[in-house]
Amino acid sequence: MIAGVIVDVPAFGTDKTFDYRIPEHLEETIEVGMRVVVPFGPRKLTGFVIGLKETSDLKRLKKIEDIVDPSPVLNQELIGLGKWIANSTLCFLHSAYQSMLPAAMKMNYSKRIYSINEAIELPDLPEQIRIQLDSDKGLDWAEAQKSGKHIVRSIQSAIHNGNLEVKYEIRSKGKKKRHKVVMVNIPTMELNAIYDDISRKAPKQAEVIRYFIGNNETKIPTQKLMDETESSRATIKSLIDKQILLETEEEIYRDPYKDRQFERTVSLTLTEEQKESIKPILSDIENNQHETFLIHGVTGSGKTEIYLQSIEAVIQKGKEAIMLVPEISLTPQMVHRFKGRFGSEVAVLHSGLSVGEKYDEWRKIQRKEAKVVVGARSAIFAPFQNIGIIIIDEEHESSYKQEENPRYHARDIAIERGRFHQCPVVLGSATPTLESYARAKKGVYTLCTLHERVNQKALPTAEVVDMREELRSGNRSLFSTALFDRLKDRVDKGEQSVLLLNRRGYSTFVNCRDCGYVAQCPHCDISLTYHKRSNQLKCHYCGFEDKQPTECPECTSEHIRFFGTGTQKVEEELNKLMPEASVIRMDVDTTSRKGMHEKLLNAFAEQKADILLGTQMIAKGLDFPNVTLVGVLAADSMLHLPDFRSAERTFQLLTQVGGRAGRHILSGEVVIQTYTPEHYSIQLAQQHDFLTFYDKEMLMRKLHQYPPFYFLTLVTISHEELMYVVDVCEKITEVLKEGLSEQAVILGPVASPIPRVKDRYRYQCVIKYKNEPTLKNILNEILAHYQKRMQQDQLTINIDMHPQTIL
DNA sequence: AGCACGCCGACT
DNA sequence: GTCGGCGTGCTC
Repeated sequence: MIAGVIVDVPAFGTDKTFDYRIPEHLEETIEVGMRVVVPFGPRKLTGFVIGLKETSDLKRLKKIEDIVDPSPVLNQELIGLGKWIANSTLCFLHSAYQSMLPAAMKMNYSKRIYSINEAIELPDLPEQIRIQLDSDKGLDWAEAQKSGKHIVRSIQSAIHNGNLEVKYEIRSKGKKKRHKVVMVNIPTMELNAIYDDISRKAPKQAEVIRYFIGNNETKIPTQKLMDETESSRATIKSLIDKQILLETEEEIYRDPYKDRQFERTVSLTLTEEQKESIKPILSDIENNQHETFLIHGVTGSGKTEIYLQSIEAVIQKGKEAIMLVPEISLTPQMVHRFKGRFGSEVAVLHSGLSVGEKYDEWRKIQRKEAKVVVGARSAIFAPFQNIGIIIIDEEHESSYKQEENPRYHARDIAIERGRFHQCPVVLGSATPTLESYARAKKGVYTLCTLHERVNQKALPTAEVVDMREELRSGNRSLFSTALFDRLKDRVDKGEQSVLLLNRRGYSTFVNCRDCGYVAQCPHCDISLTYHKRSNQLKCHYCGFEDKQPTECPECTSEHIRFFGTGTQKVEEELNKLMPEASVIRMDVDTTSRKGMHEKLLNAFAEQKADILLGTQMIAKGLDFPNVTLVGVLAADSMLHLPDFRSAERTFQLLTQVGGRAGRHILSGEVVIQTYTPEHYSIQLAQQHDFLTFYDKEMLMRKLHQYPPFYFLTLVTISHEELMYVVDVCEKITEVLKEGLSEQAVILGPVASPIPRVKDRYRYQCVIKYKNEPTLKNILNEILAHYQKRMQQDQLTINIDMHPQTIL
């Protein structure tokens, strides 16, 4: 038998199947979807078996060396899906497959050098190197290259002469967690006899034996046995030595939710509206029919209950369910609802888990120990065999698009998988993307609308405050009178508030009053942000940090001022103006440590603070009963970005954040501070009027030829040399203009909105089109043409077939 | 991506 | 003449 293998070399020349002969002893073992170790040129690599066949076009085939996994990691569906992803996003096949698996399954390769015979003299090599060569671990080749050319050369010639040996080693990044278990190694009837025999000479050991007599289990984790019988390692060991007990290793799962209890919940009674919406979904589940639904429901309209009951129907049919959420670590509440309803059948996959934990959750799915997966974007690749429903909550969230290769959108994958499994795909949002809503209106998706909130409460009234007016009336603070008074009122009443500001740090730029100098990142074309806690200037793009200068580096003036407001400054202001209020600040700076997210959110949920202040990470899915005020400090922060989606994003953020207040018994208020109160996205968010916003924004998109009227493709070129980038970008634009039809609109070459990041200049070219069947071919030719320069000159060409943003 | 092969300039 | 630089092409 011959296996078609996709090898782990994501590069142009190797982006195809390589045929290998399956050796006899593996003939029965190797299956499609497994990873195998193969010789590739002089080295050793892993690859995915994506097909089996009897014959090959090539005569001389190498043999598969070994298997990596005991069972396939990809099923036929996922193998096909990978091809589809590679083709539709222009990525390498191997990258597509790798991205379907947890990070722990990435392979690490190393080349190691060993002495063949310690007696061989290698006088050119220093003592230390020779010791390493003689050791069991050998000498790491990558490490060796750091120790100088002469040494590298001597080693190479020694290899040539056969005095040193090269081994290619492959390791998995993550390991399965194991623990030791002991079991009784003799017939249980004999235990009593043994007990009698040793009880006097070895009372401790007898104690252990008695444990097995008293309990029916014959297998127990060693640690647990030691705890239960208060025995030591030595005691157990002597029993093992006597072959009364047998110790083996067993794989275990790391369970991130191990210590938590989830109260079982039952289905709630649905409202008439919910019933109407769920009916066609249930009918599709029943009839194994694929259809994409868009549930447009205001916040609090009970979308989650629809998801839960649909999943319940799926499980009852013996099928599996995938539920995507934007970023679940932000919503422990969602995990609770799912674990509460479905118990241990739920696997959870999100970025808050460690690599190992994600690996374990993934294996739980693969071994069919989970029926439901709740997770972020990559959970869309859950290795289920029999999917009954795929749900994407908050479908407008930008995190569903992967911003690195393969640049897929989870929504597209969901629909592709839904079609394969003939099951419904449900998209839900209070503020759907224009693309999805347009498709729903056209009948491509089935639209379900939920107008009412389950608790019948009206959506909180939003007040838009014109900050220009505030300024005119002499209020120069960050807070409008309206917001400040309400904040104070909530603090006095013991109710909670949420404040949103989409900028972290203290001030957004640092400026010299005398000469106009603005502190800029030396590596990026962006001004540095002042962080007060560390008294540092930071670049939010490359991480560059610098001491805050006490005098202007240009003119030595001491009149250095801070402009723009970040979350740190707001926190400081709050402490000054309202010392009695306690504030929790949540942004990248306070949540970068693992578990901090949840910690801060829990603290706020337990009402340990009056005010939760944060960047947009606080806008998603939070649900605190005691929050009665939501303030948006700078609603226009996103509005004026040069991106076609900025109005949509603003509308979504304001609507989402507004829905956070007054979800429970208390009713809520929303205050939106802005310098452009007349803008439609702010006005319509205030009125919770998605439909008017949709109509208005659709007109704008049509006028400016953006999605959903046109498709978009973004080509970004970057390199350290500006002229090189411009040159390549010009040529690419040229080729595109030549190859595409008259209808295609090609914008560029232009500098990217941030023209330089990490010392690399960025130029881009945007293609707007309706129907260009040759586009992918042309782009592939472009990539092929620049392939050499991309690996040699550190030129990068990024192609995003459907960019969510062109920033 | 690695790695070998092969072609050209600088040196023993 | 050989060593060592790097450009070119292949890997089942």
